[in-house]
Amino acid sequence: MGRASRAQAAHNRARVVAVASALFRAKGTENVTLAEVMDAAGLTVGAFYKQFDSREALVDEAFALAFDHAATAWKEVRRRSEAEAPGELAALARHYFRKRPPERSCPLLAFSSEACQLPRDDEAAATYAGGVAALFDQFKAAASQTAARAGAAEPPEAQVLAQFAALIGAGLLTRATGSTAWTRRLQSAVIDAMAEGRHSTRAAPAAPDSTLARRRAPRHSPDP
Amino acid sequence: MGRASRAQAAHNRARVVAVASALFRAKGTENVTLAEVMDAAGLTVGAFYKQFDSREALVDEAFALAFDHAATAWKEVRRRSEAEAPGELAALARHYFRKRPPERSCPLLAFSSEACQLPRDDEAAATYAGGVAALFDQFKAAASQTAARAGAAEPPEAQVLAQFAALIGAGLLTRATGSTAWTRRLQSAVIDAMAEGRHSTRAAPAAPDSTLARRRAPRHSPDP
DNA sequence: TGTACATCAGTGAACGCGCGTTCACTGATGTAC
DNA sequence: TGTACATCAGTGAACGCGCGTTCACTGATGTAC
Repeated sequence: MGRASRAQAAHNRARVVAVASALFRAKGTENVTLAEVMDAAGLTVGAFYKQFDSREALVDEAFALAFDHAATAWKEVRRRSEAEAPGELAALARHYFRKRPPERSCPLLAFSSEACQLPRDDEAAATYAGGVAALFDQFKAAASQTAARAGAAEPPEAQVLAQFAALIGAGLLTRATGSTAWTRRLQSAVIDAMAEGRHSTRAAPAAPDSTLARRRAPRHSPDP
Repeated sequence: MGRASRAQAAHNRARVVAVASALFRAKGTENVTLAEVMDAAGLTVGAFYKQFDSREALVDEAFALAFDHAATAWKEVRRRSEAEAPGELAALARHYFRKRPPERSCPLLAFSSEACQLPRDDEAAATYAGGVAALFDQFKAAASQTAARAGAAEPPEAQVLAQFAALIGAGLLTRATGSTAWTRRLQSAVIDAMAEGRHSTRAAPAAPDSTLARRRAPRHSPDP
């Protein structure tokens, strides 16, 4: 086959990262071999080490790309739901729970195990933490925007944090136990909690379970 | 060494499961070898297949034991905090966030990745789902008890579900990103949300962040 | 613009290591008489 | 209770396979003149 042009090589490298990122999200980092990645990218294993120092380096880049994609998707959801009732936050939660192909599952969840057994000073660990922070920033902005639209004051940080934790927790539980009647109720509960904006200074009524979420988001499985 | 007595063999088998359960919780199922387990149990690898059909079978039993231990610990926390203010639920959350040795980390989190890539009809997957259900039952009972003590009506299921999701989510985020100022605020926010019982029919005031949690639970890392 | 040569992206096979599993063997335990 | 034999928990080495990594080789690309 001979040498590839510089442009071609750069293109190939990017494809390897993209393919790896998708495979890692879908099957978990540890369940994907380099041969599998290179095969999916249309290359042979030997070529890998011409572009990357080690498997570890690829994991780091794949993490970064996956979080970028997820954050971009969240941004897009926010943009599309700007004018929607009951607000961006509930829209984000509905998006998060929407069923999607495994290769687009939430990187925060897909990589969490890997992240927590990484040495503290590992690059990939920092990339993961940065990715989580970026997603939370999106979430927080959506919460602010939702409150503003409702004419309420900026939501207290504690409320936003608890809502974010609930979103991620429900995603994890759905992912780990599979979609059931219970996980659907779990998701509806989390979506409702977003829609309520319970701490809003305008004394949001402690409404009984809205049926909104149940109508709109009967889907499952976490995502970006 | 020769043959061990039936009682000794049963004892050995139980020790293998216990040791495996602890190691799996601490390091993740996939990062522990059979040799490591048998070594820790004071036996050699060859003996393993006299007691278990396969590694998979051990994983299933280890899951069950870990969830049993966790559920028992939750029960104990509930018993000890029965008379406490602001209630069992917040006590459970404080317990959940308390720093502990890795071999006692929350099985729901420690095994979540493994669980979600298991075939749907796998025994271990069912054991995992059962374990999650058992922990949620404990949580729900604590929520009921907390409401009853406060003279409030039975909390709506949606509230309990969202609180449980928040607990697990905060645990996951702490585990995956390591303890930071952000994760401590996250935990405090979740604990406060428990203490508030925001949906209680007695119109709980939408209090500003209580400082209670911040005083009492400045620890980290999830657990049983 | 052409020519000669060095570079290096990609190939495909081989290496080395770790891990789950198997197996022949040992000798105390359990059982039948 | 004692004796003879079958059972089988535990041993330690070997097997087989998969995977990350290395390496000699190829030939188009890029560069120097």
